[in-house]
Amino acid sequence: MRELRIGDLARATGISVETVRYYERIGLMPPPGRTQGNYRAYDRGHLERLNFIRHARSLGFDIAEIRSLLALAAQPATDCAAADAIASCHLTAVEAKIASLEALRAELTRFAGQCRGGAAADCRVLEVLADHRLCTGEHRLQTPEGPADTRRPAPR
Amino acid sequence: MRELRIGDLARATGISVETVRYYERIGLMPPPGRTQGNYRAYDRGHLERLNFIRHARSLGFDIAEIRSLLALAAQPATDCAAADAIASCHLTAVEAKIASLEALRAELTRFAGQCRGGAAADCRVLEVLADHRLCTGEHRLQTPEGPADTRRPAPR
DNA sequence: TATGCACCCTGTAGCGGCTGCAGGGTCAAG
DNA sequence: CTTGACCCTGCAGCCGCTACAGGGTGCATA
Repeated sequence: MRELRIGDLARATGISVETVRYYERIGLMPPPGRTQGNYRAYDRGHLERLNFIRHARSLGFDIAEIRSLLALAAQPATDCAAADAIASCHLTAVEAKIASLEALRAELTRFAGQCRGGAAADCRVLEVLADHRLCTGEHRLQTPEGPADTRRPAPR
Repeated sequence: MRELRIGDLARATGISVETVRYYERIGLMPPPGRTQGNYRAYDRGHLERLNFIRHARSLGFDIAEIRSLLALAAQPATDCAAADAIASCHLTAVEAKIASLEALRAELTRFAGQCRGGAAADCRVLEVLADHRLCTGEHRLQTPEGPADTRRPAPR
């Protein structure tokens, strides 16, 4: 079996069929050939490209970054610095996000789980939310950006 | 000046006018009264509610959670445990997210910034992305969920 | 009174990165 | 010749906004 149906590709990479089609629609995957019955027919090159994409997504790179990385990979002669810059920049963003989440965590641990079973009227959680001055840190920031791989437990 | 226009409310809370209207549309903020000229007219109660929402958002609670928290706050007699459960659950989610981002960071530090200026053909970054076996850890997981406050540097 | 300007209104479309579904076609096995 | 697994297209929805377009209101100044 030389040619792969979209389902084969999906199973081989762990990316859902719908997502593969989505990647094609947005031009991240090239349109494959078609069988007589109009089924998509993928080859080894497609499989490798999709694995690359999956790996990059699982590392949190967004689609635009992946597009650039793929373009660089396609031109083996060009300078590698651009790829490294994308990765380094992404690393910095990840670190910033960790920092802002840690600020959230610090603030949340200060009042979550402090409930002694009273009435909502003197609930610590609601009290803090109603009055920002009860917060010490500066839980702010955070970009949505975020995603990565495997948001669903198992694509199956 | 007893009544607040939507712009006053926005300035007072740091939430944009569009977002205030959005919150009304989705039923998170109650529809305020209107002036003769059909302008929204807010009072102190609205201001407090919006501050509550803003604070909760900045701590990363999603709209559904905030809805529940607001409902609990509106009934001072009910049990506080539900509010605490929401906060604790959210804290757990934040911790999980930190953990997954730390896994990403570990993997990224392993190859980002390793570029010695060669050609893309033997670029460490592209090489790793093309072959998942070059990864040690299990950078997976991560939920998109994410957001929080102040994604824009400054709204104004 | 006219003009300008800041502010407000409604409605709708778009972002990213998918996910899910309706309504149909294809293909091999039994 | 039917069943069932797979495939196709197209479109709507998710979250939490954001950003218009195209118009109305309200107040100060000329």
